[in-house]
Amino acid sequence: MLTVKIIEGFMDKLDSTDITILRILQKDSKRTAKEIAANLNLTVSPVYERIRRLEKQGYIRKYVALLDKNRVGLPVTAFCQVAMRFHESSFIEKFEEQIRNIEEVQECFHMAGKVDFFLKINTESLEAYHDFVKYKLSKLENIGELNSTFVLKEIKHTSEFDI
Amino acid sequence: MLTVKIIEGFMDKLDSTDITILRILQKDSKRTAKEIAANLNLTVSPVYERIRRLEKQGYIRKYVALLDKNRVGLPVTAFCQVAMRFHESSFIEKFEEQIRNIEEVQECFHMAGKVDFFLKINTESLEAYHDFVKYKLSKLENIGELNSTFVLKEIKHTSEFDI
DNA sequence: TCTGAAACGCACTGCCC
DNA sequence: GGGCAGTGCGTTTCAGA
Repeated sequence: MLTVKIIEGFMDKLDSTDITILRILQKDSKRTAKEIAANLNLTVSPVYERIRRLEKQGYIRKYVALLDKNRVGLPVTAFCQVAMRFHESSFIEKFEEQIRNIEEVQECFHMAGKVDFFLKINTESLEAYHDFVKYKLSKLENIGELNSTFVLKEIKHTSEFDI
Repeated sequence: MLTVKIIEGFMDKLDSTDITILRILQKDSKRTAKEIAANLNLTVSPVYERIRRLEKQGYIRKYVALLDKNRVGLPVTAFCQVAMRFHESSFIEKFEEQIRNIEEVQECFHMAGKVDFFLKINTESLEAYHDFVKYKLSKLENIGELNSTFVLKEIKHTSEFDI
């Protein structure tokens, strides 16, 4: 005979209350359960439990403070497009591992198409970007082409998702 | 006669204590002032006051919950490179304003070089991306060229700055 | 600037519906 | 699933050094 075990937390669809909570917290994680509860015409307990559940189930990854890049002295943002010379998985994996450990790299994506990787880099100056390319990026093996473009102005940059 | 007024909060250099606090909070904003104080061999009050000051002086922009894009149903990430047809400031400004109001757009940068704008887009599927381009992006006036590439894998993506 | 102490509110738990 | 009440803990304020 077959025993079907219902894994707790597996049936984790979001209802509209969950979505409201996520929308609020991704805008401002300092909002208290009490305030959120007031928005939802609920008491604190269910809101508190739902937040815990959303964390446990992985909808909420983490809580962070977002800093001002100009204030902390990293005003220069660049996108760097990298094409690899060889595409064997061992080369790719090594490159990815090395990229993860470079502090200037804020984002790195493996892309479909002619360019293999998109990197978003933050530095304190254009000269510091030069140093980054010269002493860190170009030191990695297996880089074929490398093309940098600089951000003139940030038009929009949000950590929120449209849920 | 000239009166020189010292604006309060203008002399706001960061010392090593401030930097430690910022490093901790941009990793995990739920860390308590008590825990941070223990790290710094301080009591709670100065840590608390410094955090308030860092917020007021704009080093800390906001506190947010970061969600998992796959969990919330937006697994497809694309970069879209847009070149404008005309470059008069009125056209540019209008375009920027419209871009800010499109929910799928997570990041948008005005770039130096041949391509005018870099957009990072999140959608629930490739088809939804198609709809985004067809019904939203290409409806904007003044778009010259448009080139989309898709993220195969996110290698690194952090909200932290290397301070 | 920091220490220490005191007041307040919120996070968190347990029990009820 | 949600409401209600209690406890501890963190935040917040303030005097003093």
